[in-house]
Amino acid sequence: MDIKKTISALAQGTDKITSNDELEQKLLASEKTKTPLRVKLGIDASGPDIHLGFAVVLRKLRNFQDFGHIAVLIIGDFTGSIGDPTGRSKTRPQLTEEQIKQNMARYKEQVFKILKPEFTEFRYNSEWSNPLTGRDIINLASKYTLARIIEREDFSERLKQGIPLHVHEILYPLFQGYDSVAVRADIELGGADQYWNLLVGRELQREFGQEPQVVITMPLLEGTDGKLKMSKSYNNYIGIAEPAKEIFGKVMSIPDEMITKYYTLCTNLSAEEIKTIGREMKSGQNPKIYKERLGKELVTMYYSKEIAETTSKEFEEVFKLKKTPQDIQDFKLPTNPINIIELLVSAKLMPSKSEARRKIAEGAIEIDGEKIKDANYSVHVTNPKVLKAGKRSFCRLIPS
RNA sequence: GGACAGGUACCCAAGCGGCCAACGGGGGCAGACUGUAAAUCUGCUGUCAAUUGACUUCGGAGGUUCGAAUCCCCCCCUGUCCA
Repeated sequence: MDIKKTISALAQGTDKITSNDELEQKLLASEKTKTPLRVKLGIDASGPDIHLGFAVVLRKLRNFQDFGHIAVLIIGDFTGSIGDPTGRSKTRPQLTEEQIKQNMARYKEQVFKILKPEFTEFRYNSEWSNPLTGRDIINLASKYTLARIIEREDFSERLKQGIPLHVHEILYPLFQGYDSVAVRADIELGGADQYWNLLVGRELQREFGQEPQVVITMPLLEGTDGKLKMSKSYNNYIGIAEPAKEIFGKVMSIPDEMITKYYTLCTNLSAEEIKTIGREMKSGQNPKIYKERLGKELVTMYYSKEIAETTSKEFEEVFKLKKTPQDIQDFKLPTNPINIIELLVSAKLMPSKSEARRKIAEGAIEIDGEKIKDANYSVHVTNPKVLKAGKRSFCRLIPS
């Protein structure tokens, strides 16, 4: 096997690699000893959904699997109870065991949309972290200095601004780094914002007499707002297990400037193809058509080509031709008249009656395409009608 | 342990006895315009009842007062400085 080629394939699209030389040596050694490399990736168990941003890293991990290496997924059930402080100006809520367990069940099936199960190892870091004694933790903590921990921008920022920084938070990087020791990681992958955390693993491995892991980070993907990194907590994410039309719809709502970045990080299109797309948009092509294609690519990846086609078609119809989507929620109601406000709330299209009133006043409510402007409007259905609230909430009223 | 400064709605941040459901900004939602893009303009953004109203909300629990987010007491939390 041509090592140079392998490296360039593995390095493609990465943000940083601590050392190309070390990577090369590890790959060579692996080949020689016929031992696959152990590629670690930490999973944040705070939410059950994998989104496109995290998929960027997973896809790279898959890349390693394709070369025969082992993905070691670390479920941070222990560190999750600390809450990753990275990039946070606030202490994260701590997760309960129960929450983590629930999240993980859904997590696995999503992970295998990208990874190969037979090359994947799942590990919970509570396995080795829970048994640590007070003495062990002191020992671990003695391997690192406070100065090094708070040199991180997010920590020093918080200190500077007088925002609380708890002791357990500064322990986080240590435990995360210790995971690398525990699983004897050769390589650790992560998002660009994890770079610092991952380096701690290197240091600790050295301290514990292991060969330090090579750290590889992937660029961060901005969410649908185009500003903040894609994240569950910013609610700007596109989950890979979301319904196809959600994926497609959300893709359509990303800012134009993000289009090529999404292609680069989330699809398998070649650099050449992506360049062409960029060029064509610059020369005046409507970016919308490339967004549509992007949406289709993604739905194809996570569902199928057929679903991608129908999803895209329906999108056109609903939003361009203003038709009603196919699979909307039915709401059964008696044939006797019901007040529009009551209806909106009980059909769960509006969270409260006050909100429903406001939206009526704003002209956001329609029945069969007709705007309802009167809060006292009485709905009387004898045959199915479509109730619409705002741009994208529909339900079909069924008399019963 | 002490001194000082703080804790206001999703976030930031005014208010410091009645005109406060609480200025302003951000975010969000809706409408117009569009390509569910951006930009822009407009409106809304506690709940219930509705042309005036009621209730819940300003860290928590009490108190003073006709009346408190605003004053007093106790408690909890955060930061800074001192020990």
